[in-house]
Amino acid sequence: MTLPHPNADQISLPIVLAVLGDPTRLAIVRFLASKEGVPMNCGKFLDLASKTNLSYHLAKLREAGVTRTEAVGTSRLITLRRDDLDRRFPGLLDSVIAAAGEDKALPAVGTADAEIDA
Amino acid sequence: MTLPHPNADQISLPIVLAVLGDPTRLAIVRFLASKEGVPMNCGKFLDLASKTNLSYHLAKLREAGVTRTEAVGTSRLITLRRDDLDRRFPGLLDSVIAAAGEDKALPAVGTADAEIDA
DNA sequence: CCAATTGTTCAATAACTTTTGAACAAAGGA
DNA sequence: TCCTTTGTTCAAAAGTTATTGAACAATTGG
Repeated sequence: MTLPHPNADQISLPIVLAVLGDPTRLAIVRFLASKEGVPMNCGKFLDLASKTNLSYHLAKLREAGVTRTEAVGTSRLITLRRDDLDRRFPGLLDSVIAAAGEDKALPAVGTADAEIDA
Repeated sequence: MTLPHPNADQISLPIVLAVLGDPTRLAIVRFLASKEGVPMNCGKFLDLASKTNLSYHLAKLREAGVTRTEAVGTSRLITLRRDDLDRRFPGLLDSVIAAAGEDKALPAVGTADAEIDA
């Protein structure tokens, strides 16, 4: 049930930056930020990558301390660790998300029309 | 004389993040920021990596648009592209540098005693 | 119980990145 | 001119990360 997460003081700046330096993962974080508070399951990101590959990227985000993943039934509820990140690296997440928002070249979730809402 | 640099609007967020996600390069940027305005030559970073390896990392920083490198004689004068980065990604560089400043685990320039000044 | 849904693991491969040493080049001082 | 300083290039090796498909596991609804 409880997947391994670093605690706040173990979160490493270079690792966070490297993890955010991947366009797929940046798109995931951006989407999580846009729905802040609402936990997402992996399926929400299926237009970004294959199921297997998502599993890989979501594990990277979790292990870096960027996201928190809670297992609920067969689902995983994924949230941004904004509190911890803000405490550890003030302003970083906000500036990354703001910059990502401008970026037309970045992949995005739910770009393919049909926003059926969740 | 003029090495290839991206212009400001070509600077890509994921590439900048990935480039800053390397501890050696983060240490270089941190040092440049600490001496802002004073152009540094490659030799200043020799405690971070070998000459060859520095050449590689400094090229990555330049190609990503993080630094500007000017050839002067046999030296290269390296500066942070703070203006362009701030315009493109407001707050990002500052939060990265501030966070890097806290990080005891990061390599640093001039940690081995003998700050003979330059 | 069975089938569907949701996501993981594993091994393989592909693709990239980092590091190295040897050889080179350009500039400047003696 | 010759030597030193400063940095680059190149090819190779080492290491790391991303992507894939097949097989698996757990939960839930019928």
